[in-house]
Amino acid sequence: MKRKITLKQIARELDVSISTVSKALSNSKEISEDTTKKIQAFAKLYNYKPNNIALSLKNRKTKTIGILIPEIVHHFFSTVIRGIELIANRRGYNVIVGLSNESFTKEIINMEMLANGSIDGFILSISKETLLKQDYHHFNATINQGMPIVMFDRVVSEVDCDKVIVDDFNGAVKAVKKLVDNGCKNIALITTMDYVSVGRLRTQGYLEALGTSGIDANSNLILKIDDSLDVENHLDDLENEIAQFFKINENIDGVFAVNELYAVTAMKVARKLGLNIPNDVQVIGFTDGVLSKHATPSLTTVSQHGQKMGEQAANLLIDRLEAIDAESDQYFTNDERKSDFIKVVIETEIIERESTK
Amino acid sequence: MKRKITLKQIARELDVSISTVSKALSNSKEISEDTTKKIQAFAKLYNYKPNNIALSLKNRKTKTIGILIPEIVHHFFSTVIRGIELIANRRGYNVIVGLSNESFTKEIINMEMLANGSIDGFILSISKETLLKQDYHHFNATINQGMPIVMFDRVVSEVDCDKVIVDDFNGAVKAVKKLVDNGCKNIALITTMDYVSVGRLRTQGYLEALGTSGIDANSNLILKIDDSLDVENHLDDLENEIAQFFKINENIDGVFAVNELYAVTAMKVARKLGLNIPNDVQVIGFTDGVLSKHATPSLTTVSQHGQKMGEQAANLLIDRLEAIDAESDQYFTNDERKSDFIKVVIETEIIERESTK
DNA sequence: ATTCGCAACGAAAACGTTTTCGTGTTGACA
DNA sequence: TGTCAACACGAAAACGTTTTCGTTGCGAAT
Repeated sequence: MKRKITLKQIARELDVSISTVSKALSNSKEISEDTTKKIQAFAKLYNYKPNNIALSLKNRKTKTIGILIPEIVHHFFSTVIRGIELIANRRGYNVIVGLSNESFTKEIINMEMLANGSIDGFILSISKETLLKQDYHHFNATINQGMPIVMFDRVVSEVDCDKVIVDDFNGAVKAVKKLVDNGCKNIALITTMDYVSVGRLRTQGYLEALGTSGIDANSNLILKIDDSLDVENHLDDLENEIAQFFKINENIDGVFAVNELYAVTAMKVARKLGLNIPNDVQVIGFTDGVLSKHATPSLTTVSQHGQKMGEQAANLLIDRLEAIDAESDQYFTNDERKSDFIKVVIETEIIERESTK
Repeated sequence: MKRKITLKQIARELDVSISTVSKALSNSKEISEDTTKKIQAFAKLYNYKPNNIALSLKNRKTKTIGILIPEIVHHFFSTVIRGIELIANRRGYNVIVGLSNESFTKEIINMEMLANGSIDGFILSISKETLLKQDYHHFNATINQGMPIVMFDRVVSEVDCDKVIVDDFNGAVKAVKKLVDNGCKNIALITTMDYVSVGRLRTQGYLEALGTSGIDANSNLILKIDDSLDVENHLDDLENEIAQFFKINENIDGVFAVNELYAVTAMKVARKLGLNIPNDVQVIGFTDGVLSKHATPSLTTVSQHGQKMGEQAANLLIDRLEAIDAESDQYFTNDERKSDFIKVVIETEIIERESTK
């Protein structure tokens, strides 16, 4: 077991100074061709690779970006990570992930753990608990320390930073319009509580689409699921709730659900009630994941393009990091530096499958 | 925007030496109570936190572990990550993830990128291409450099390291036995090509279970899917292949599939052919993911307990890292240090749902 | 009066780089 | 012969810590 070799060891072995070795390896023309070749050969032989930590310390940047998300066993979030990793790697960055598990405290702990030099910037999506508390001081604090943040999907106007969001509102509008165009008269909405902004926006899109289609919104047709409890492990509760909903509203001929789990469950319930999909009731869900693709019938969805979101977020962050780099040469007053933050909106797309006509 | 404060700045501000500040902050009794209090107050006021990179350089360990997996948009792998992150965080470690995307080259690039000081050890699962090439020199190389590796799920005997695997063989045996016990006479196997060890082991389990049940294996009932092509984006190919399979073998009354996608697709195909599940044909899949839980009918599966695998892997790695730490005090010859590597086997569990009687 | 011990602090090395700024040795040229 | 530039290299600082080993001053003991 031979540990990694360092400049110092090469220098000692070849009887030159550390600086000579360093320069030779970077092909500096300060060093003669002879010694350069000798050193490079030796370095290659012993498989020398510069130590990242030492470089990070010297350059005061780590070339790694921190991802902080609520949950990783989740199709959308993992897609985003894939996008981030793709771009990050391509541009020479590493990715370190922290999971908030939807908890305010874990979010803070994780941020502090990473903000102390481990990373150059954050890409994050806010936890539910944080959204509920509306306490965003930790975000602003780390931004004030000079660490850039890019938020995606679950964002908040109280924090000034770059953002990548999906057009929840228009996505919902498109979906509901499609149901209307397909002949649905009584379109139900299955959504979450309002504090998660994406749920709220999708609900607004639903209402908007009904309005412009000349259909009166009927509050009986809106089902708000309390997702503060762990839905995944209380599937039958969810099923029962939706079943009740269907029994009370027998006239439902279209369903728009704000996520695919609700949509798939709605399909399941409807079929148990003897309804045919898509003939008796058509269903569209938000979030295009594995479930939608492989359900029977397969589910028409509003795709969020998670990977694209991740790619955009990564590009935004790295662009900003490199801008800061370039900036540090010049002199800027605080006002000049106060850049305008970018908000990228990813367009949604309807993916038609078997659950609609 | 105020950058993070350093020991040096505190020292200058309070007109003491750097060492005094460092000692005061760690409550050394070398420093008088007065100065200690003064320094700690100042540090708290300016929210001093030691710089992780500097600490890493000094201590020659980063307190972060590298995860290298083939794919992240994958229920099983993300579950494992969740387990790793849970333990890592609890034990004071961060996790940095690299994706090989099933590519040999990306696997190597990623390893080299991380092995140069960024992490203390690896947790990884081998890419398909690497398994196909059977070239494992990069694993052995990093182990030889003193960096411990823990492999999970897709492991290989050619590399000497700790391993966490699921009992693929017995899991398959259990599943097929259950089908036999439930009255199935003609049990089909839908599997992958042999080079992925887990697929091979599950196939062996299938054969074993048939053998001990006194049923002759019929090679017509074994369907090997070529998953070197991107199955997710060629779903209809998969469907057609399985449909042909069913048409040729009309007597199939049970299906064991080595992953949930194959299982769910088999169910879909069977139903299109007018077969009832579970009355006409019963289905069990390996890998318990979202699909299994939410399919209609829901799928009976062999659960791999991904999160538990992640937790075990993390504990194994951190245990070893801390052992190395303690070791470094004493003197060991190479022979003495050659420790025995641990192989943890995670027991599978059959989760019964609607696709079996 | 000298020695001793202790309390309180500082200097410096070390971790592994890169980079700036010397410095000594050539050879050419006036 | 003396000057100067070019060449080839080394010393040292810096990044931010921790830790070892001084060093100082002072009261007590001999």
